[in-house]
Amino acid sequence: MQRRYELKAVIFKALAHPMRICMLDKLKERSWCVCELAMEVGINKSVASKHLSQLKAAGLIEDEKRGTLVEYRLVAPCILDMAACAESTILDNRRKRLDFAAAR
Amino acid sequence: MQRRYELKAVIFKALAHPMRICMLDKLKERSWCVCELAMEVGINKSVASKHLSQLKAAGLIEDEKRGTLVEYRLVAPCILDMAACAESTILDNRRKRLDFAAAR
DNA sequence: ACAATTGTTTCGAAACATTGCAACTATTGT
DNA sequence: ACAATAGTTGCAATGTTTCGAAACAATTGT
Repeated sequence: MQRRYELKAVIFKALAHPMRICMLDKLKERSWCVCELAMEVGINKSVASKHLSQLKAAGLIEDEKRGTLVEYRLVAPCILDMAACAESTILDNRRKRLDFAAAR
Repeated sequence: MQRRYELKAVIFKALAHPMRICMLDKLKERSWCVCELAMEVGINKSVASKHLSQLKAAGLIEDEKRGTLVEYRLVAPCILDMAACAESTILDNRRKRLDFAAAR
């Protein structure tokens, strides 16, 4: 059980950064190489490479060398649906609580 | 968009610790007060309180004072289904890759 | 062989997270 | 008013993450 909690924590840790979520969002559309993706999201390539390797270590994305490029692609797009679910759950709840507060 | 990535990151950051996932797992069964839950998972109450307040700040759990106790409960059990989905996705994928490697 | 391009790794600085202890607050029952 | 119990907060020590710059490695085309 302990082991399973740790595995899940690794996955969530990988998702626990706005830039990594943004990058996953881009990877949902299509594959990107490091340089191109770094440009797109406005960070330098060394940082981009590090974020990508974290996502890869968590098993969320895969890479493939193509000549001098390395293409990254999303392993399971459901990961991002998950993110969407989390967001809407929280927002719904926040709204509900505000309504409740306003009603009194 | 930037703002939305940050909100999601807060949610995932809250989930990014084995002990917090364990606590959420317990909260799936029923409500717990801090002391009791701390005992159950084997940590001291100040640490438990801090983990719980992180989960609350992320909107994942709610609290309610009952006399001298504070009861915490899960806001949206779907959060943990989400965790389960993440886990199985990754494990499936890992397995697939191992099979692929073995087949060559 | 060489230059150009792409990615990764290493380093140090700054920011952040985690832990346990002690101090503190708040509520209950005597 | 007092003691007991439950929870939170502040603090200090320790460890982890993040970032950019620079160095490095690997591949391609000339």
